[in-house]
Amino acid sequence: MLNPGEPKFRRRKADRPGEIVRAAMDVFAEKGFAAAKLDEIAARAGVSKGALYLYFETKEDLFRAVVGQVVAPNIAQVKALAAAHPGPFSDLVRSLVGHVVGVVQATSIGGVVKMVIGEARNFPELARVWHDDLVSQALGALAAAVEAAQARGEVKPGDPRAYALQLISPLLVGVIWRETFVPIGAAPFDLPALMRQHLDTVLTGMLAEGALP
Amino acid sequence: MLNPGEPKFRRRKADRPGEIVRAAMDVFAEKGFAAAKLDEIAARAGVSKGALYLYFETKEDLFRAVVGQVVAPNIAQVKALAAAHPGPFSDLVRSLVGHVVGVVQATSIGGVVKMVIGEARNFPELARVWHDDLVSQALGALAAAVEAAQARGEVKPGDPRAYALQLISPLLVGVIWRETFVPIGAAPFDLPALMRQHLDTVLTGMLAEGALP
Amino acid sequence: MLNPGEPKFRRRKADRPGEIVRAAMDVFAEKGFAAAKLDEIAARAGVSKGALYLYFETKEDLFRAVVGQVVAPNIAQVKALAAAHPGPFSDLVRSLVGHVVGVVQATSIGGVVKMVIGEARNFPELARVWHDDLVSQALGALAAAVEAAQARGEVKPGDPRAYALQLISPLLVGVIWRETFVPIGAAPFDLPALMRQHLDTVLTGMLAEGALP
Amino acid sequence: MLNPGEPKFRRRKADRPGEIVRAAMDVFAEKGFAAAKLDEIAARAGVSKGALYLYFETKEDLFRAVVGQVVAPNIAQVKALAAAHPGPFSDLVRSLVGHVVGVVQATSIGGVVKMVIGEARNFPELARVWHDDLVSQALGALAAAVEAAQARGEVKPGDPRAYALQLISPLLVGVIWRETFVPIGAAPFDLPALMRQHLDTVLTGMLAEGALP
DNA sequence: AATGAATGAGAGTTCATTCAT
DNA sequence: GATGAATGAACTCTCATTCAT
Repeated sequence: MLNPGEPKFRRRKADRPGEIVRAAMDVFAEKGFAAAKLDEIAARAGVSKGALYLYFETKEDLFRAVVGQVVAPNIAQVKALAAAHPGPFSDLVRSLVGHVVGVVQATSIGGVVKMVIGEARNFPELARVWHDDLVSQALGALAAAVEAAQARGEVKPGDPRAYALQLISPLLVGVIWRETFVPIGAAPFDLPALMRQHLDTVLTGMLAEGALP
Repeated sequence: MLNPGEPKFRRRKADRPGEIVRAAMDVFAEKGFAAAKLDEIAARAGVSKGALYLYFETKEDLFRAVVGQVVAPNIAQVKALAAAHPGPFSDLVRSLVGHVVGVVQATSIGGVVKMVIGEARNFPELARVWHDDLVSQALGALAAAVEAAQARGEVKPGDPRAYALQLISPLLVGVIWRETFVPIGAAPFDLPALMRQHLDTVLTGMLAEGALP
Repeated sequence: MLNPGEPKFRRRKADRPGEIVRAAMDVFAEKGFAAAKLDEIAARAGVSKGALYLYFETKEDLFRAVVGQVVAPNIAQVKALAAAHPGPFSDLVRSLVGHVVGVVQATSIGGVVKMVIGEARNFPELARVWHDDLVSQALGALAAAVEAAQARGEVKPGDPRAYALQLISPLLVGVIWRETFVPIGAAPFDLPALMRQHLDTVLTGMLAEGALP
Repeated sequence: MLNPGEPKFRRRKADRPGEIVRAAMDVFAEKGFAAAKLDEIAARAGVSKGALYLYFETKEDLFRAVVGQVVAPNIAQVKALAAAHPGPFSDLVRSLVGHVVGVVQATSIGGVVKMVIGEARNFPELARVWHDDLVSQALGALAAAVEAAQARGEVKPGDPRAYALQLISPLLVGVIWRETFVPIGAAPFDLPALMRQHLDTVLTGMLAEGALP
């Protein structure tokens, strides 16, 4: 039974901010902060320009929300990762890298990475959030795992932080390649295949004699 | 500080465009294209805003000149590199990577890399120049060297283009780290040391049994 | 005078473009295209400078709209005129010229005429619209009427297009005089009287012996 | 014998201002005051932009010089005309109009007329010079001749100033037509033929019975 | 809550004018 | 006298932000 005063369909109010952030992420990732127009974000979110200001104070605020949106859900996973595996080092690395490859493939985190790189100097506090909550944590956890493996004699001597960077670099470069050169027609890299070959190669180089598979 | 007797005009046509491009490179690298103000570029170049237009038609034009300025001198070197070494693969790679590390340390190419990544979608023709003249050439030359070494039995089977990316990725990530996180206080990577360790590791993984050093 | 309680925004979308075009016509007619400032047009229209861009893409666009605004309503009348009178030639001419005098007196078409003359070389497409849709049509219709009257033996031999120009020239010159010299204090011409005397004179000269009134 | 220090060819200093004014007249006539660039005027005059300022204080000054240049030589002729002919009215008018047609055909006065019309509101003092020294004089002289002829019974009653305007209007309109519509492809008027037909027509209408030729 | 017309500060660009050479 | 590189004020245009509805 339809009461006359009742609205025929109700917008899910609770979801508005989420829809806006999603739309903003797309536009920011595509254009960068400055070249992104609020008009376009509003249009893609299916709301009016004025509505953005019901949920976000300024454009910068919205930008921060976009970055936060990406950082937040991954913090937990990085934390979990820090309480690491007791098994062999190469298993840990493979599972961890595999997980990151999955995230990179499934989400639009790649575009946000590009944004953070491009706007780090204009939004230092965002670079800080990104670094402190995500990058540094992940890199630190990986470096700690390397160090532990070195202590067990599983991995050759060497700077653990550098080893950690070596392990994930091709993935990051592959993502940047995708964001930068694939749109102009360059051949993409098959990220899972790339990382499989990379881990085969680099783990062979890292592992001590006795630990080789 | 303005001394009263100081001349208002300077009149140094020959050097002006170079000074302006240098100033613009600094500002663009720091702020990105859109957030860079012509006022600031002019001020840093020590000229008036109007003077920019004596040498460059538009802001975009100046931006292109900045990118071109970095691409141009490196094209020749990439070409030379393509006509490569007959010696052992690892020697070639070490010398080549060493050279690139030198360029990265000595020039402000890092900031330009960041710009190109950030503005690739807004200036596809710049992404194309950068890719076609520089990145693709260098990666292709390296991949060809890998392939030749594989044919000689020096390097294990595997995708040569992926190998090429693996070899230089940490350097690129190190540069991006420097541009992104060092300004907010993160510890930088020692690029030469990083790449020394990386090549030791990754070459061990790449070289076939008989070719190991 | 700004009363404190007065609203800052007015929100009258329906009427805005019309108000703006009217204000623009005044300013363009007074100053010419280049010397007309958007600030002044906006002020006279009672809107902000930015509001102009809600309705017109560029200053040139607004200029075209002003010219179009004047051309459009007169096209129909010129068309009607082409399907002319069957009566005696002098009656046709008197009624027609009388009508044009009325339009010139009642509207600000005079200022727009001045604009079109002044900017024809910079906006050839406007000169073309003005010529094709208005001037050439009107002159052609008048010339056709002359030719028909000549065929009936009512008007002496002679170039019909030239006769048409002779008939309306003093009106145009009178309008230009009003726009050019009256503002500096010159005595205006009484256009209706001028044209009455002119038609008396020139029709006497044009009509064949038997057709004289 | 050539002394070493002597210049091989000497610029005619005395002519510089004249060359500049001629070039300026072309550009102003083509573009109007505001759209005319000093760069272009200097280039057409074959001098540097700075050189303009050796002879003229400002752009407006140069504009005034251009108008003056056209007004000056014609003032004398108008004066001569004022001390008029004793012969029959129609002879006077034919010779006078014939002279003006000659001037209009031989000089670029047409473009200047257009300029004066277009810029009269921005440069009232120029409109005044043009009016007081040229237009008003010529029209007054012609009106005086009409009045004298009326006193002699040669010309019908009627407003002499209006008669004067009627006599020359088609010439002015023909010139404006040439400047406005011929550049976009409209057919020009043959001014001498137009004025011949016009005088035949209008004099027939003006002259009293007994004075008809 | 939601809209979108309106604002106005600030950007890129032009060009008459200046002045060291 | 002559140059033309350099200036800077003034312009058109953009867009994040506001607020009457």
